[in-house]
Amino acid sequence: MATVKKHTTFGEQLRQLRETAGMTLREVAANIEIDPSLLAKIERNQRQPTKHLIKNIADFFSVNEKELLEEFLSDQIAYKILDEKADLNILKVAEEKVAYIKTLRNE
Amino acid sequence: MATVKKHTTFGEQLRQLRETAGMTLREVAANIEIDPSLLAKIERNQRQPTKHLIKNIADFFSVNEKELLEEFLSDQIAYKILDEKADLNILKVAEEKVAYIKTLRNE
DNA sequence: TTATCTTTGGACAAAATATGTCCTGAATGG
DNA sequence: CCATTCAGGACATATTTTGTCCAAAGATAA
Repeated sequence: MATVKKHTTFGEQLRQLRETAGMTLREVAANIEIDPSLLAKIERNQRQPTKHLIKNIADFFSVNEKELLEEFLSDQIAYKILDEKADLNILKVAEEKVAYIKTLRNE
Repeated sequence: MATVKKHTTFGEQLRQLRETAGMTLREVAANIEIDPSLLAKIERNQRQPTKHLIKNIADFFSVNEKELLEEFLSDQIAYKILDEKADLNILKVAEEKVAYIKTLRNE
């Protein structure tokens, strides 16, 4: 993510990319072909970008698409934990389940 | 979760609860007031239980509702990682984001 | 102040996703 | 054979999410 500081939300990183480029919402929105209002919402984490949109964003700002996708996924998980007021240890459990389900599928 | 072995899926744990009780899908489904087919799908992780259903299941089998909910949430995260073929390190990132977002909200 | 441009945010239609039921068929066990 | 359980497809319904439009608030400059 080059010049973007880590562990902020997807939306904040996107805003930072835009501000670093010195562009307005309208300008960026036009380039990635969405309504400026939608872009504003995504920057404030009020709407989630589709995968297609993430690709367009990555292309437009020349950042790695896979990394941007991972930023988005980790955001989703973080917000789920917060929404559900879940204990952080469920992440450890989830990790173990991933390993378990993988073994199930290789049978 | 008493007699249920850990780190299997929510569905498998549910099936185990039912089989330990020596009951059929139809019997349990009748008690928790859903279609047996839906219960079968939940046991095979083809449908996700609603929170209300999780409560009914917890009540019926006398297991801790909060723990059952956590089992369900960790399942959801595990399946998301698998579906997206995401790297496990996004869990670490998600954990840091949770902390970060919490600080944001206390301002 | 006025004019202009940017950003925020509500309302809502449209699209996408998920839930729950019905039904058919395979498998098992009297 | 008959009865019962479980698997799984199809599908209507319900719920959730997305994306747009529009109005208003906030900035900035003249």
